[in-house]
Amino acid sequence: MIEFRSTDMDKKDRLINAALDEFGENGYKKASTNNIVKRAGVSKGLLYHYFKGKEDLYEFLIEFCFETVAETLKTKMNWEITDFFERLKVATTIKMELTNVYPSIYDFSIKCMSGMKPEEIAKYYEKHSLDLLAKVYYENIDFTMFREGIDVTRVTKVVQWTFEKYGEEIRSKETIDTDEVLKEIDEYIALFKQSFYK
Amino acid sequence: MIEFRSTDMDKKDRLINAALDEFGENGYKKASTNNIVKRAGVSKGLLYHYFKGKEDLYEFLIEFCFETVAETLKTKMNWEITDFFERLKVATTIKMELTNVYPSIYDFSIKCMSGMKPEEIAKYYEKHSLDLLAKVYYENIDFTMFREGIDVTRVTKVVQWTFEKYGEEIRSKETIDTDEVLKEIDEYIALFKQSFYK
DNA sequence: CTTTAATTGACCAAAGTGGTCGGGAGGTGA
DNA sequence: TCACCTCCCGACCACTTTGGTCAATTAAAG
Repeated sequence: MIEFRSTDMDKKDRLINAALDEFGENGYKKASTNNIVKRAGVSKGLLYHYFKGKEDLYEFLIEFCFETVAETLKTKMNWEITDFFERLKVATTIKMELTNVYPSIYDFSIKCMSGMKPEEIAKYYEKHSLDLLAKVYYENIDFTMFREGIDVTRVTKVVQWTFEKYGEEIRSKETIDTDEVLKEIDEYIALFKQSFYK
Repeated sequence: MIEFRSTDMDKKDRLINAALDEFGENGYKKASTNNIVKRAGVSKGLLYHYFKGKEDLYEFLIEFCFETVAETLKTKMNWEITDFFERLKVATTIKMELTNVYPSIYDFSIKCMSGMKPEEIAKYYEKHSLDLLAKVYYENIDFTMFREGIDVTRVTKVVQWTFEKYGEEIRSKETIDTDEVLKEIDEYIALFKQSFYK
């Protein structure tokens, strides 16, 4: 588990968030350490005090992301829920909460994983037992609720994509009204149940 | 209408495609003219022969994209179709064909529009009468086909997002089997009709 | 034969790169 | 008190990359 002693909290955390931003926007190569420290509002020296260098920082962030996501999912997911859409709702909520703390954690993860070889990704997934992430969509789900003859695989994709796109839409805004978002999610779920369930 | 005299075709077109790639990946500021000419396999001087500079090239590309999209949509869209999903199918097909000629035109458009002020985007939309783009989803569509009590606005979003995400998935692959894609689109449409229509 | 367009790559000043370093501030234990 | 440690700063460095220029060559056009 990655820990912060209370004293490092602010500056080191600002550094992490700034790095997440910068790498998330530009990828490893085009990201600038000068820009990271500028964003974080700390000196150049501090970055090299906490990390060995650009690469070390980047690797720390990868580890940090996988661990943070795995940890939050593990502690907050409710595996009792058998309704497909309710399950997705809590998954989306968890994402939202995480994004509140580390706004760029998903952009970073996507960007950095798109530059990885599949076997490398698999390695990280295994290390942090992130097979959970896939299990969200089928483990212990009651699929008998769906209409006969419906293509559940494609439904899963459609629903997943919807929440991803909706998430993007939300994250692109400057202020987020959590209640509003929750209500909107419920509306989409209602639509899905009405359409895909018996 | 943007025209290429047959003689410019190859080198200038390579330059355009390379610039579309580079700007699409990196945005205006981080895109490198050196990299553009390298990608295009063309000398530095040629870029500055055809364009006044980086900014001029970028502005040309914006104009070029809007115009190309508007033009293809205008000539290829079939406004007789009243079925919502069939309409979307031809829209998606048109996109695919465009992507065959200018592989990065959408990445570029998204990246460049995300850096624009809304009023600026509106200006370009008006200039090239791209209100068509929205009209695809409602002009002359037979909405009586939908089930009673269904939230058509949200359905529209879900469907739109699905095709966008599916499009992303396809574009990220190295080889594209057009027939396969068309079949897949039909499968999604079948699912949508089954779920959202009476 | 002259003019014009297409094309090249070496070159340039300026900006930006990742990384180092000497030192200051402030706390802790001996 | 002194020594030691962690946190923290920003000037500085060698090096690369940047957007852009320019004189020169080739090829087509009139």
